[in-house]
Amino acid sequence: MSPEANPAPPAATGKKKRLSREIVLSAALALVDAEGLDALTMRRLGQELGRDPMGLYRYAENRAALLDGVSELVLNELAIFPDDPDWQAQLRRIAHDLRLLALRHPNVVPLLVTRPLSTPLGLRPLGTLRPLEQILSLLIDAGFAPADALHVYRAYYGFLYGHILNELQEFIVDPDENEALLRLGLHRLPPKDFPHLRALAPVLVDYDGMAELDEGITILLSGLAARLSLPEAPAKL
Amino acid sequence: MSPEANPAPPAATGKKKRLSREIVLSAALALVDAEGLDALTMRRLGQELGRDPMGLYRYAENRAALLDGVSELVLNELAIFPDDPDWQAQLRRIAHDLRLLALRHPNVVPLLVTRPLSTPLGLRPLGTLRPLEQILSLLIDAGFAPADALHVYRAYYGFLYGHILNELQEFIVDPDENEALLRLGLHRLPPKDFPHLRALAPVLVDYDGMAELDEGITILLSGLAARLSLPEAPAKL
DNA sequence: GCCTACAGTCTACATTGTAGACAAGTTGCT
DNA sequence: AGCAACTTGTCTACAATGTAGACTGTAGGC
Repeated sequence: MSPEANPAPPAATGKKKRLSREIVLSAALALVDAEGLDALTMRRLGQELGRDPMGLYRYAENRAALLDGVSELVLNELAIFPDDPDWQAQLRRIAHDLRLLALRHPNVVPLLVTRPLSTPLGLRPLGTLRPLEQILSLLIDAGFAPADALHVYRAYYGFLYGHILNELQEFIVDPDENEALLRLGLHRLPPKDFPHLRALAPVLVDYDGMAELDEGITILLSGLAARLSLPEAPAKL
Repeated sequence: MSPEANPAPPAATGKKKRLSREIVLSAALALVDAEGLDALTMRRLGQELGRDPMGLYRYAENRAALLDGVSELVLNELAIFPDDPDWQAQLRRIAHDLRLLALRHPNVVPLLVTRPLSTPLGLRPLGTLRPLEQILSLLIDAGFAPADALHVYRAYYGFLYGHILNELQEFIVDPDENEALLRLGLHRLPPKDFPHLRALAPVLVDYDGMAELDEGITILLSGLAARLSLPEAPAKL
């Protein structure tokens, strides 16, 4: 066989279409979803697109920017309706949506969480700031003073991200080995030092993340509503 | 000068003491604190210790293990008294301590947050699981049913980590340029799309993370205590 | 003394991100 | 159409990284 046998052995959408930022980012996301963050190298992504790796630099300044792009792409999947008059219901729905999003793209969560730590707020990709702006809008429209809206947002988003991290930590990718692996792992712990953790093994196994998130949100929202002079929302405390 | 001029030009604690895991990890932590995660390469750390980089592999199986070690080291700075009868006060104190810890080691926070995502619970470094076990112990001793203790822990730790991430995101390392940089960043945002965010600039600048954390904890703890049949703790709802 | 184990070093290599020169292809103008 | 300006894609090259494997000390036990 000639050295030029197959120009794009693995996946290549069309034959040789023009590239675009969206195409590149989508491919990157697909790769991360399928094989994890480490698999996302310039060469690998190039190969996945049937293109020279260097070409990618036309669509992302460097690898970090590419990661930001993936973050942005994922966050764009999140729908927010800033005009919903029932802010509590809306926040609750968003929370569940974001949770599902995270479960759908678990490998991207580290990006969502860490990339903002390396970039001052104002310089983040715009798509990343959209949820913040829209939720502020939602709250302000609902009658909160802007500063209070910010407080609510922070408590809410903080809790939400915390929950997602928590849940993903106990999330084992391979559902068959789930219980076995978990117990096996726990079994390794010295019983002297970790009695409670070991005893909780059965409870740990059937973690209902959705219910737990919902409870937390309920507590938080009613608590927030009580502490701040809330608008016409139907608070049942 | 000969090619063997100075064997350890930069920092070298003693002359040439025997290495140990603690020494290596401490140096690694110092390096991360000083220059960020990316600066922690095997060669650089070796140089910092005046040793050949390969020697480090005697004390950490690979780079990932080294990162885990740093996480563990930092978490060990956190003091927990699982015998305190006032669980609410204890949780509140721990929250503030952890927050300060995070502010002291901001570059380590990504590790604290992401490393557990790559390791099934049972296989984490033991030092990392200690807080979990001890808080469970605290709650169970205080009278919670074990399963409820787990719920409380999850809500609590979730919120706590979420808050820390939130706060660090708005934390600008250089305090002089803080306001300027922040506003500058925000100024870049298209006013059409981000009116609320831009308007909140002044509020964003003086973020009182400590107060905000405390309020959140208050809401969460009293909420949790109300929802679960709590023990003799003094709940003031 | 010698022998075994382990600490530390050296050399070497595959893999990564990315700069810079170039080629090929596309678009707009006249 | 024909040329020019620009955009896309490719190639070559290099410095930096993690780490395997062989080697060299050095310390302690007989």
